[in-house]
Amino acid sequence: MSRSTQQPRARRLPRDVRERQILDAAVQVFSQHGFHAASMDEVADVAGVSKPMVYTYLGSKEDLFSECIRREAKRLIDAVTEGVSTDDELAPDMLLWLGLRSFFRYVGSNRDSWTVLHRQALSVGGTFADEISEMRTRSIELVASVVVSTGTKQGIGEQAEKSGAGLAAALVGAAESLADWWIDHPDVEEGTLASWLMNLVWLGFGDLVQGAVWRPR
Amino acid sequence: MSRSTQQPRARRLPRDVRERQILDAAVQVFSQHGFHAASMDEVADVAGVSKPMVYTYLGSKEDLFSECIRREAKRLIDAVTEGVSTDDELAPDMLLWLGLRSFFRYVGSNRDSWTVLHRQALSVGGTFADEISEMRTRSIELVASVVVSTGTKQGIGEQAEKSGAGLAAALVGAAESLADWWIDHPDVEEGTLASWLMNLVWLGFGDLVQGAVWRPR
DNA sequence: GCGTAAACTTACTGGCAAGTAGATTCTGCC
DNA sequence: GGCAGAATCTACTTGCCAGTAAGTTTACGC
Repeated sequence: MSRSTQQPRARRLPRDVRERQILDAAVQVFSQHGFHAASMDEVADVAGVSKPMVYTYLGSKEDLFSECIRREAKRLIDAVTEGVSTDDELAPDMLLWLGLRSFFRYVGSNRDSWTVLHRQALSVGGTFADEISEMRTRSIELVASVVVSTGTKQGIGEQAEKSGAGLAAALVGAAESLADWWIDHPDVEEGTLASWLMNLVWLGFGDLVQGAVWRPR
Repeated sequence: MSRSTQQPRARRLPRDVRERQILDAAVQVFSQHGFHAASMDEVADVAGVSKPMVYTYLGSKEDLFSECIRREAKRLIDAVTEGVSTDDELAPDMLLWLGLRSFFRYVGSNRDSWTVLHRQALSVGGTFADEISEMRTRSIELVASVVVSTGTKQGIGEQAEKSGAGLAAALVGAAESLADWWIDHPDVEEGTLASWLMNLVWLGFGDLVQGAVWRPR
């Protein structure tokens, strides 16, 4: 039961540092077990802290999870935002390309974060589902705006607006799914993943924009 | 006395009928709360039966969940299989088209089933995750075989094989994600969803097959 | 009719995990 | 040095829920 043997009794740390450690531990534990199966004892243990600390600093289990979601969502969004920000104005396809690369890069080096956001948060329902689906909706709208603006610029406005949101949802889902697939096939670079999607999606868009349509025979 | 009293009290029913009722209830409850948050009491309650029945017929909570997954996965696969089976040999794009339509049709009229399979099963981990990811892998491989065979027939074999699995994963994910999006935008017909995806994906494939490539500038 | 097995119930146990009370250090500051 | 208060712990209480023991009722074959 004695924890780490040779530490001179973990020093006292200022609150914000401990909070960060606890949140890190929580993300890891939640990503491994999911919200319900995760225990506060384990979170405290992984954080190297006793349970009352967790409650004192982060509140209830729901509060803690909520805070994880919020922090990780912000990190992801910041990573992507930072990845697409440049001085020049970007063509829409380059925008998408940079966004996808940033996304995959983030997922690649923050698996736990991604797992919590993508798999665990959705399955809990209630408050969290709202927060997550809001983030998701924002991503989709962002992508949709690229799609729609490209479409309208080319003069197929009505159709683009109608299907834009749906296509964007599909694209976001494709990226998410590819990220999951990546976990089982790590011997691929993130640029490759992004370029697969670009090839699939942008070439398809290109045809649509030029008026090509697939229809069943 | 004799059976003159007609209580609305559920009559005694043969085992297989009850088992079906219990499984139906379980799918509903699991889809609403997820594995851990769902209680066996509620399952029994929704099924209109007492708890020991559930244990007698279906075993432990894990067994029950497992059986739900198995049954619903089979129903989904059967629905899609049935949707693409015809007498004639189908062109690959028509195969994909029919498959997508069947998939969306199933999801549309079996929301609970889809939720359990897609959202809940993944988040539990362990045995279930294996079963689910096996089903998923099979779907992806199926799609991949269509993609790859189309590619090789057109003479870009090497590249098609390399990216085929990834593209298939992306496509499957796009379909799943579009299915989720549909839940929030139900005023779209399932054929429309399928045709959006076909337009996106098949036109993109078409270009790839003809050697077109998008690359960053 | 009547006995037997299958269908079904009530009412419990046991354990795990969320959340807390209250005592106990340490640390910065005068 | 000593004290105020923040940081931290041990050791509980509480409630829920998976799983079960043991009994009761009904269908149905003969």
